[in-house]
Amino acid sequence: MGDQLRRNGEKSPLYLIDGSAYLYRAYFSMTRQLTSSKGVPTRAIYVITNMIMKILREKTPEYIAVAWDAKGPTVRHEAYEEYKANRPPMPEDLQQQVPYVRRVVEAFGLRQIEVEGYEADDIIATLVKKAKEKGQPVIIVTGDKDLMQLIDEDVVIWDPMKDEIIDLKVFKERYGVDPPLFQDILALAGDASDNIPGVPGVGIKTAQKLVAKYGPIEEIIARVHELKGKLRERIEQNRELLPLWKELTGLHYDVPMDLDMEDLKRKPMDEEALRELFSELDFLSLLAKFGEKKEVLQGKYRLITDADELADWLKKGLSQRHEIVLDTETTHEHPMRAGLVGVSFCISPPEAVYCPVAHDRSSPQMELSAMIPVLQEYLLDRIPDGLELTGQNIKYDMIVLRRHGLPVDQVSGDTMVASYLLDPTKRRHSLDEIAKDLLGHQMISYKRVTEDLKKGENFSSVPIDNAMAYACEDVHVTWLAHEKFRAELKEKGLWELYRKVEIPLISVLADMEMAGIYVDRAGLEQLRVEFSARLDQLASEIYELAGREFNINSPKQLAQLLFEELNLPQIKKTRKKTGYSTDMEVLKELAKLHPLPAKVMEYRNLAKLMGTYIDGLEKEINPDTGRVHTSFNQTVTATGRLSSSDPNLQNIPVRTEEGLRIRALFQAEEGNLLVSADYSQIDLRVLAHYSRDENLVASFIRGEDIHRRTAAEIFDVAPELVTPEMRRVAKTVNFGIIYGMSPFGLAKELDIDRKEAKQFIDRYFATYPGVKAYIERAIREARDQGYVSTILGRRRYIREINSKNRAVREFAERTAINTPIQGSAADIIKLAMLQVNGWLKSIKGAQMLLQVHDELVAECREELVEEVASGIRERMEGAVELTVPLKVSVGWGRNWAEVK
DNA sequence: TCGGTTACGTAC
DNA sequence: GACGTACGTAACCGAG
Repeated sequence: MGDQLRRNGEKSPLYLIDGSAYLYRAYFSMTRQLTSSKGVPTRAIYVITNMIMKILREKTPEYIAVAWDAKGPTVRHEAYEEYKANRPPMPEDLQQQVPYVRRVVEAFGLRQIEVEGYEADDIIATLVKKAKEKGQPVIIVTGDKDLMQLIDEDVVIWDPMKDEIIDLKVFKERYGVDPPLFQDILALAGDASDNIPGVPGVGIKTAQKLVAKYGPIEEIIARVHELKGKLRERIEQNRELLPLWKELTGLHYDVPMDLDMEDLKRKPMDEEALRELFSELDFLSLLAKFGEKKEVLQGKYRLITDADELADWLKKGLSQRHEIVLDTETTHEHPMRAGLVGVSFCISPPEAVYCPVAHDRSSPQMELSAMIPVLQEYLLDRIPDGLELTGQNIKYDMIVLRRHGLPVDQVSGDTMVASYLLDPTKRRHSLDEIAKDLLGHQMISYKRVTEDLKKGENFSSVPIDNAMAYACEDVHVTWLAHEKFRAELKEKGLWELYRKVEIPLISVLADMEMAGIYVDRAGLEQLRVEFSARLDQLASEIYELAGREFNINSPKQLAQLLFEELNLPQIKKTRKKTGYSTDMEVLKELAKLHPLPAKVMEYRNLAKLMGTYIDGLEKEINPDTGRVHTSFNQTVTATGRLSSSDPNLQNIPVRTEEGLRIRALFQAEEGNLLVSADYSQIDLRVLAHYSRDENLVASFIRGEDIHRRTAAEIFDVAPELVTPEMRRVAKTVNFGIIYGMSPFGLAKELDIDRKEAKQFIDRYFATYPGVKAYIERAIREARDQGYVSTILGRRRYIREINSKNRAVREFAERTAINTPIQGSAADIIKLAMLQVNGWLKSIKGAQMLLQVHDELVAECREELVEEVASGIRERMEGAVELTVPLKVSVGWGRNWAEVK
């Protein structure tokens, strides 16, 4: 791997890292703030450290150096005083990190170079020149474009963060000129970060064309008369300045450095120093990785193109092992639209095989029709005897295989789901991420494998050998990762949840996704016509009131109109404080003062329905099935809930009349009905269960209306004297508690003063003292063990619970309160889904379609509706035994608006 | 031109 | 600063 970039017989290449450019990029690269326990910001240090480790691991460079910008002014400032004037001084929390970065680099044994008066770019340019004199190839490690002018036969640019290599060929394809002319392109187009303005109206594209046609700037200026119109005018206007800009974008090749190539040889790393640094900075993952010996993943991969050979291979492998990992390669990322291209398998690593079935090159492949019966016989038929089938996101493969004739419906493991259970707050559970975390292995990226594809091509155009390397690595890594996950899940008490709930759920979700739901396309069109007429009308009324036209969809333009032209009061800032808010809450307030905001509110409502639910939904109707097949994502939410996407069917409107008309377009097929069953107050019942609060529990056991009961208590009246208004307030309080709402939040929500809100909350806790105790217990638990858990033992780590920043800590506390409740409700409905789906399978003519957190939607033959409805209700109510009963209400109808 | 971010709004 | 969990769209903005 280390010599991937090296040609035979050449000297070992010199790696030159553009330290200063990466420092900034590292600083801005992650959204998550990182801080050591001592309060030192560490994000930039962490990212840079990882990058260096990646370089050392993948390339094992012999010659390597890191170049830094000088601290004071540079030669460029002498030439042009506005140079980099735009750039603010280095942020304080980045400055703090610089000394650490230097120490890390030092400890890794890399030479660092900083020369007064020069930038890192110049140092690199000078070293490139030196290396060329010695005939040594150079790999410049940077994410910055300024250095591209150095590219030639022996000099390439590599960005390890994007894993992108730009060599002479790539450069020429991209810019159509020789690298030295890139300087001219930059001078013409400008470079905002260096405060080089460039010629107005000339971007990279235009600059590129000019340079390709005329050559360097001097030539363009000399022949400016050949240009036409605005372009000529603008270049003439800047003819004096262009040479200066070019000078600034150019590099200095004569930085004084008393260095020999041998000085750039990598020194042995100081492991002790690294360990000290990493522990001081709390880089636990690096610390752990560091101590271990890194194993390089060496696979033994091959193709199988003959079905009998596949049968033999499976038979032999599975006579010794009882677990197999499988992965499909396909034409499309949506499983309901994907064609099968090939399948890879791993039974005993490091061996893995790939069976191509539909690559569009003419080399030998397996017939799909021959492969299916083999897989049926050697895989599926052996599952009842204990054969374990595992994959990464295996729901995807399951759906694709089912659609191609292999009815997979039982699996035993999924690394994506395992990774999620171990830490549901992680954003990525991709195999790539897992391989890095668990095995310290960087996988071949999908992007790399498919980078040579032309537009419109898909995986079937990938050469079979490349596909094999990629597909086999996938199953190989998955197999190894699952072994590690198995141990970790057991250790953390998550194994039961994994095997009894999450894994069996995969097949239920696959059933639901494949079933899809019918959407009335004609009805959609009708609503489109109706809504768009009303939108046009509203728009003209709004323009009339505004006195001019503007883009109503643009919050920025709307704010300009409302607050600067109509001089309406600025009620609040936007979340990021970048401007004044124009959200519904504000508009509602402004509607008391001016007729325009009310119109905008109505416009917004319709525009939302139009964009998201009419246009958006239409795009998702599957041309083959005529139905929409959402994806139920099992590894997304921090609490254990499912999420839905493409399209999201968990946020179809229900509260407004227009919204309901959209919901009504989700319909049962002819002769069928939709059945909906939803848990009543599941969150509050879970709260009652967890808190064991006597009053709350008693109220649910008596079957009372909990909001009415709460109202009676906090207003101190008899339940029968509770007014609708009192009930509304109590309902808000009940929900607020679950979300950890403060008196401030409640006051805002109910539009009352804070004192009054506090009284309600105090009365609430006086009534339900167990709830108060629950809240304290949840926060305590999070502090003590670093995570909170749900009824089935699902964990969520809450790292910020001890933060010194009050806002951050309080947010963590609300999370600690809410997660066990929301997460346990999610556990319960998942259990119910397993029961319901298993039962519905035994009934012909019924199928579960959707889950919306506390609601299940099924479709069944009309004549089965009562049986199905009561069967679902029973199973949902009986999913778990709590200290309070679970209550489910069911309904049915022709469409989803009618079922309640 | 494209991808990431921001503002907003829908659901539970 | 102040109410938890998601996803999608349009506008906007800067990098390529």
